[in-house]
Amino acid sequence: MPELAEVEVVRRNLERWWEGRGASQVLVLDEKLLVDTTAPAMEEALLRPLEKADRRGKYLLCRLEGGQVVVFHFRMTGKIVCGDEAEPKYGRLSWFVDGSGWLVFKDQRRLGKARLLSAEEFETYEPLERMGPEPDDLSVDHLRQNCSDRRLLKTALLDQSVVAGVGNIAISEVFWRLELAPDVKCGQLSDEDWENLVRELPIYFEEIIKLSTSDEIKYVEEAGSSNIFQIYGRSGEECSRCGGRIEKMKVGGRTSYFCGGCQR
DNA sequence: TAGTCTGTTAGACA
DNA sequence: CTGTCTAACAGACT
Repeated sequence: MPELAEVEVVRRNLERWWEGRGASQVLVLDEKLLVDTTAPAMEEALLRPLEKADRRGKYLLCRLEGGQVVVFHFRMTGKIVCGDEAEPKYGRLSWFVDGSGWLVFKDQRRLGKARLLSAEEFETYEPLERMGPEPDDLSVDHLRQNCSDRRLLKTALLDQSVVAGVGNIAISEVFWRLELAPDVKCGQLSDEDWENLVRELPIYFEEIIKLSTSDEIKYVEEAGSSNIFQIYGRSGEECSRCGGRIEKMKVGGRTSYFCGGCQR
């Protein structure tokens, strides 16, 4: 799935496409994406105007008038687009908003989820309750408290209860920016490293949000997309900083890209 | 064919 | 109790 940046781009798009209006038609195309709710309940809910589109970590929160909240999680390939077609390829849930068109939750791999929560359920929704601070609200103290010396830094940062929204791509990119080895342990970081990390994370996301802003998020390797990243997906290429060779290796079970020249 | 993938979670293991 | 690994979810692509 998209990481924080891609979810944020969708959130901003929804502000334009949907806020202040309700759908006039709703189609549940694939019931598999619904969690703890039924197609009729979801269809009825989406007829209500969208009060506010919010984001927390990688979760998209659509607050409807009356208090219900639709919580989307895109997992690996989910996204929301706006177009003329009610049932495009990979469409799972569609709703028509006057003045904008068909908003469609598309999800090639069908791992994404849409949940309908009452105002009370939303207040105590567990995944959000235990989520760590957003990157722009992160402190060195909080981070160090949640990163024991023996733990891989990568594993700790991918843990959404430590910090919200960080994904596998952000790990490679931020480690490259800070010249950190992909398999560095938390105990190996200096005070300065921790400060740099807390400073760089929100800057990274802000830059990627800017570069990703468009009506339809294109994921790396997806047809028609270009790779906006410095090293993610670039093994074999030259490092733009030192000219070294970009390599990849498995760390914590997932691929990390890194420069063999400048990342100690 | 086997391996790969921007995510999350449960269960096995050391 | 801690941390890591694998599988599972599902589909397309190399």
